[in-house]
Amino acid sequence: MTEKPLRADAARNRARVLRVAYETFAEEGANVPIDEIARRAGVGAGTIYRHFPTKESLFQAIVADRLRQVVEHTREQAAADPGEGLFAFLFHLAEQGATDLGLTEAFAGVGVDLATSLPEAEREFTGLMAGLLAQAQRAGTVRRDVDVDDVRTLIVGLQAMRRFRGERADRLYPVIRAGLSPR
Amino acid sequence: MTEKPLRADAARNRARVLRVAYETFAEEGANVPIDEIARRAGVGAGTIYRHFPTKESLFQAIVADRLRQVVEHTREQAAADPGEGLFAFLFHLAEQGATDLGLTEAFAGVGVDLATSLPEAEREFTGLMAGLLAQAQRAGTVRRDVDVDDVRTLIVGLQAMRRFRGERADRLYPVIRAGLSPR
DNA sequence: TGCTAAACGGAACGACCGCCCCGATTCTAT
DNA sequence: ATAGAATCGGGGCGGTCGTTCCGTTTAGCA
Repeated sequence: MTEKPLRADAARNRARVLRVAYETFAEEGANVPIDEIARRAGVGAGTIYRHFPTKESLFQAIVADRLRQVVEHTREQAAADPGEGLFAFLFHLAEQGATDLGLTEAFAGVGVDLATSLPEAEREFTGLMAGLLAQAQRAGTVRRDVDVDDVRTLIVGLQAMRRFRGERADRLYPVIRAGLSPR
Repeated sequence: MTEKPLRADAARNRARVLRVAYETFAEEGANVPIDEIARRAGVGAGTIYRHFPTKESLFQAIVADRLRQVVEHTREQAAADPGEGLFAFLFHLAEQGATDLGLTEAFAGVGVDLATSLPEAEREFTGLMAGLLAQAQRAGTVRRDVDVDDVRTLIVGLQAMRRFRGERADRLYPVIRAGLSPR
């Protein structure tokens, strides 16, 4: 249970690798060579592999952290305006995807399968979506025949729009909003 | 200008490669090894490279043909019901993406950049969309503040939903339809 | 049937990448 | 200060993939 404390240089390098991997995955996506991250962090590839057994595990660590941030940010917002919570969440996620290729790919299943590799994060995320959806439906801003699974699908679509079409995707937010409103 | 006629075996192999590449890209996407196509076609990799200078040029040839089919299919449908033309086009494209990974990737920019490598096909496609959109707006089934560029963005989103979420994407068609309707 | 140029196919090359190995280096407790 | 252990880093292995090369085969013609 208790992790044995790392030596000072090891702890420093681990933190450094995490920070650099964070930026690099965001810029380049899950497919950057591990050597590129090592180069940017000023360490050897071997050092990365001492802290993370595989490239995928490093990517997972980053994605898990990113998801945690999104969940936290959304929880704060959602309390303010129940009817807007789901929309704020959807569009925030799309914006995040714009500057974080790794996050977008994670949702699309590139580099990780969230459901099997990060089940807790996955469950928390699904719970959040279900809450926001129910809340919005209760407030009357979202039609009743939409379910959590549909929200996931929408996220994939929105992220793709953002990723491949950049800011042009913003113009579709009103369309999505209108489409989700009760008829 | 006039192509010198191919030897019988060369013509046979060229046709065979095209047919197999068509199926293989559809199933596996732009990233299948050329060796896999060669194996399925029962030829050597060298034979493929005698007919197509690069893997990308082969992929382009397939995609161009695929686009031509979609345009033709849409032109036939669009005359029938002006108001429905754009919706039929959008959802047809999404369905195509379901069974043709190569086509989906082409729209997302994987394997080819349509605008620069197939400019004529690109132009024809854009013209088709513009026509369908104007027609739908005239018929009053699509809101006026949507433009051709928005339609492109929507296509990217729909294809992504189809690709990563399978038939679950169908459930969002009504949402998109409602979102596009005039308020 | 024999000849030649065209076409074939698959081995081989080079570039890339994830991951591991191991000699060199650095930390820390004494 | 020093010994010994923990850590470092980069060269190298094994595998993949796009592309080329070249010895062999075959179509087409006289």
